[in-house]
Amino acid sequence: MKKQIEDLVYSALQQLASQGLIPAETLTRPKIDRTKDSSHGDFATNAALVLAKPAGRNPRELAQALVGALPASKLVEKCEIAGPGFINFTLTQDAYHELIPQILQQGHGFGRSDLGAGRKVQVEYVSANPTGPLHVGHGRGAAYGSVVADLLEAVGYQVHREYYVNDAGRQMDILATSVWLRYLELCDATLTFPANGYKGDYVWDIAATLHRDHGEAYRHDAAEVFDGVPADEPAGGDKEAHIDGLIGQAKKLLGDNRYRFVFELGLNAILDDIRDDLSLFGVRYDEWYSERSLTESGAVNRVIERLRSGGYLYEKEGALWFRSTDFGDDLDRVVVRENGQTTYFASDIAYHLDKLERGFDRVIDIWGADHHGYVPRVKAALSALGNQAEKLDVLLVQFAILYRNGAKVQMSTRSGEFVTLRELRKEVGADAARFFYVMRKCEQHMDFDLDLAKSQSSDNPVYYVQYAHARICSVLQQAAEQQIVIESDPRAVDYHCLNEAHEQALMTRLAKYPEILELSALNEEPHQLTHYLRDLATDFHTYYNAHKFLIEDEALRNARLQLILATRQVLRNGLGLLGVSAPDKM
RNA sequence: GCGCCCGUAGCUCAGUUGGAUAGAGUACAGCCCUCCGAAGGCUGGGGUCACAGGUUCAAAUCCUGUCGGGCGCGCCA
Repeated sequence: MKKQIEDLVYSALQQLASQGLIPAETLTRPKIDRTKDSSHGDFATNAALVLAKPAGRNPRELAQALVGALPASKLVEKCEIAGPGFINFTLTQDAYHELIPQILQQGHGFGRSDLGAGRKVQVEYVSANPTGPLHVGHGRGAAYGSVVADLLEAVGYQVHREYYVNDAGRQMDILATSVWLRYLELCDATLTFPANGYKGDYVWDIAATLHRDHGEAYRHDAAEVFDGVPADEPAGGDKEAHIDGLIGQAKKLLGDNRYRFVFELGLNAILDDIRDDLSLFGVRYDEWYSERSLTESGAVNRVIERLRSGGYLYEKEGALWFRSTDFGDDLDRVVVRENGQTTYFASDIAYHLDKLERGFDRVIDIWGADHHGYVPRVKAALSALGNQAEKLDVLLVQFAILYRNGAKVQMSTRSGEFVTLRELRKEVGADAARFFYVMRKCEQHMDFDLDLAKSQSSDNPVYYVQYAHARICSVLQQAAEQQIVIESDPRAVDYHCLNEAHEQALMTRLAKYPEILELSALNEEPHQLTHYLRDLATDFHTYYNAHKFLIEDEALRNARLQLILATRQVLRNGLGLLGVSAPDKM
């Protein structure tokens, strides 16, 4: 509907421009807004106000000319000039009455569009290190990323969902070493677990699997393992040097094959857990992309060569640096360490280059806000490699701060004190958790009250929306029990009897759905959709309390039932995009 | 110190990209089931849009500065 009004105004503007009333160079698509106040009609444009200055005319006078130039339309009941020069449009009843059968015929497709025209967009989200189970912080990125992907698909983009698996690097070595040390403890060794090791119970579980399946095949004496390793921090040493020493011992004593086996065991156990967890959270991927594969295929070395031959690298203090400051970063960044190993950043350059070479028109990374300082260096690298940095958008999701008993919950993966996503899901359900996570825009810090979320009370807005859906289903169930036949062809129903203010409000809300979908998809703002669904549910609940649907008057009954059927369809469509179920009964 | 995000009702948050009288939920007070599900509806109070300037027909929204909160500033990932 909005688009049609926009077309009308644009055509009027073109006419004014051809008459010389407004300068031709100011001719653009007009801005059309929904009105806040129904006394202002359905839509309004500020075109006359904006153009008054360049045209050198009084805004109301210009508005008058604009209204005069509007083509006739059966959509528009009337248009009025108001206030300083707004033009308000009131739609005809017929415009709304056509909407109901339109919704019911399009069904699942109602609200969807082809704005994206099949352009390829990649969305990468979560990508948490496989060093432990996902925690509630990752949950926000998971819910947000998957909904953004679904929304983009709904408006016509071809979406590729991807998880970048950080299966290389020091953190993974720390995990493998942690597993091995726990295994040694299961072999009755007495040792002091490193301060910097992973201490969660899941490490014990993986160690237990190793011990159960392979007995003492990986056993070495603790004294031998800790021989020559620098002291740990609690013992007055350096925890980083201590853990690095232990990693070195693990590699040396186990040898390549056995070390690799422990490493893979840990990685796969955790990755399987993450996959399973996300899948149960309704989060799916088209691809799990391995960081290690970039090293093994030589892609990392190739990208370093490209940067070197472009003259973007230099040596300093034994390391190889990328001149990211040439592209707006604060500092230059190391790509090859003094010890000859490439950095995580080097892999990430190769990874992002690969994304662009795979032919995506747009690449969206969804990161935790704590990584924001990382954005300029990745963009810098892409600029150095060929000016495609603008295809990359990094969306930063702010932290969800957890509260329990009114106090902040401290989280640390290392100490093992964290609430897992799995735990959250089990306690509040995937529906409530997902809805809750995307209810706020991503750049907003979020207070996540665990007690409230766990309470399963009606305070959680997801129940309110789901209840509207269940209530409609219940009405239809009642109709069936009363042997009431519902007209099966929505086009055969006359909607002119829908004269109540509540009915008009509901129809207006339904008409807005495609606009909301477009807005939330193009701006990556799922919260617009959650707010809309709440409003739609309110409109329905209000209507339900004010009027009966299963009434004697057959014509009115049929019209009302079609209206609530259309409402149910839009509730389903919206909840579906959020990955939240629409239950028939609760 | 520098950079990014945030500051709107007691609390948690929206605010259609600069529009008309700043809105929801929650909490609090009162009312509504012989009636399709009360997990609901209706009514009410509650605001210096952090503060100070600036830009213009118009600012919660844009610019500058100040204050307050969060996060980041590794040859970790």
